[in-house]
Amino acid sequence: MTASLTTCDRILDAAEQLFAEEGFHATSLRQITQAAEVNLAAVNYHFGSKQALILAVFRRRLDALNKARLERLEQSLSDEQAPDLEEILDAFIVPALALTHGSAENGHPFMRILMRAFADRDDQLHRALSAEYAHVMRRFAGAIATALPGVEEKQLRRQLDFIVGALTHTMSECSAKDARAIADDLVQFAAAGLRSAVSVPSVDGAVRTLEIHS
Amino acid sequence: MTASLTTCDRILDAAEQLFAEEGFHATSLRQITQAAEVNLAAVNYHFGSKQALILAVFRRRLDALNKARLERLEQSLSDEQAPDLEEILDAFIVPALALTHGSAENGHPFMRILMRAFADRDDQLHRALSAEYAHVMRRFAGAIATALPGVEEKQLRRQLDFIVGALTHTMSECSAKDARAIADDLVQFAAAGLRSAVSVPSVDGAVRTLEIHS
DNA sequence: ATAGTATTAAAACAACTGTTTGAATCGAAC
DNA sequence: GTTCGATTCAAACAGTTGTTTTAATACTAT
Repeated sequence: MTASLTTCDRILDAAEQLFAEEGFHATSLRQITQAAEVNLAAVNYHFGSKQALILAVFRRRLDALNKARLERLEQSLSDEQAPDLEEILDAFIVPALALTHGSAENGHPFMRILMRAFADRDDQLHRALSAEYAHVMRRFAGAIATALPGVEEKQLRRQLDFIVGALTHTMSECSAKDARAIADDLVQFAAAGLRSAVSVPSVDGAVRTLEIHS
Repeated sequence: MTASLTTCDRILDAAEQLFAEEGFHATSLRQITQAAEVNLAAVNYHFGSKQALILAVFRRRLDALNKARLERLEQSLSDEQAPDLEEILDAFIVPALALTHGSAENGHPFMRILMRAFADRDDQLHRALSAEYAHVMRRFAGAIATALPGVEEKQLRRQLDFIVGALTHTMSECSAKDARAIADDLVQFAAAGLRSAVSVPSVDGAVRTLEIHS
């Protein structure tokens, strides 16, 4: 089964799994190469160093995630009707479901890796993360700002961080069968939160949106 | 300055800082003891092992956080008026601001540690985390369920996870001066998200709460 | 078949890991 | 001043780390 994959892919798969479970530094190259059933030196031969392997594992999924998110967003934006908030949030959140790799019963491995990348102070990782991530975040922030006129930019950035945090945190340890329900709940949750920034609560606890013309 | 602290506290402080920056396994005892300006053997003398030190660093802040959260919640619940959603969320979120330790300009170190603890598959850490955390989460879930009748339990659990994820993610890398604004934004964001679970969107995009009697 | 390149394999490298040991040092109580 | 427990210290332990090296193998184009 996995024996048909190339050495590089076997290493990437094993490394992703182990990095997610144990962390980058806590995982040794010997663990990785043993799980991938390849020789120890193969990592340094194909990737150059452990650090380069970390970046490769990281980029492989993030590239795919970014691509899926942007494609879905562009499709919504190209519709005759301007997309509503839920549609934009869907484009951001739902592609994360596809990251479930292999028989990932105990959470999305890459979401765990993403959490670790955020928590680490590894400059190279942070540069790689923001170099790829920032562009996508800007795109979504713009789309949301259009669908939700009147929202303040700084606050919108913060709210997007809330959504990213909620997504990575919950997806990192959910079972594969719960992921769909979580995504739907999060879209609804986030949409309400975003709308609350341009609305004022009334006395009876109900919420009424403000009309703001630019 | 730091020389007046006991050896144990110096170790805990240095370990917390380094664990937050580099991770548990990536931080060596020699880094810690050097930063704390104590002898290498002091860690094993005072804590027994590196793993025990990790748990000690972890518990020190989490105990304080739990205590502050519950005290604030009980105070709200004991008022003559039943607390509204924002008050409950305040009790959960605002105490996290106090975790800023020392001159933490680049994020709350403990929030980074909490992210790592969630991401790790370390059984001891997970046991310690849920043993202390679950009780508090149950308490808040109950309070919210009372303030927001009609919310489904499973969905409420998920939404609490959203809030925890958003809180740890944003607080872990915010500057100390932004923390307050983030907390306020998150309270508003989360309250709107929670309320959306017991309301239905109407055609014009406005939101009207449902009245549900038990 | 043969030359040449890409890949894999086993072994060794120096550096670093957490932990343990036994002696030195401190600070009170008597 | 002396004794005794608590703490600190320098040194060494066995084991693991990422990386490099050198030889063997597999594969492709001629």
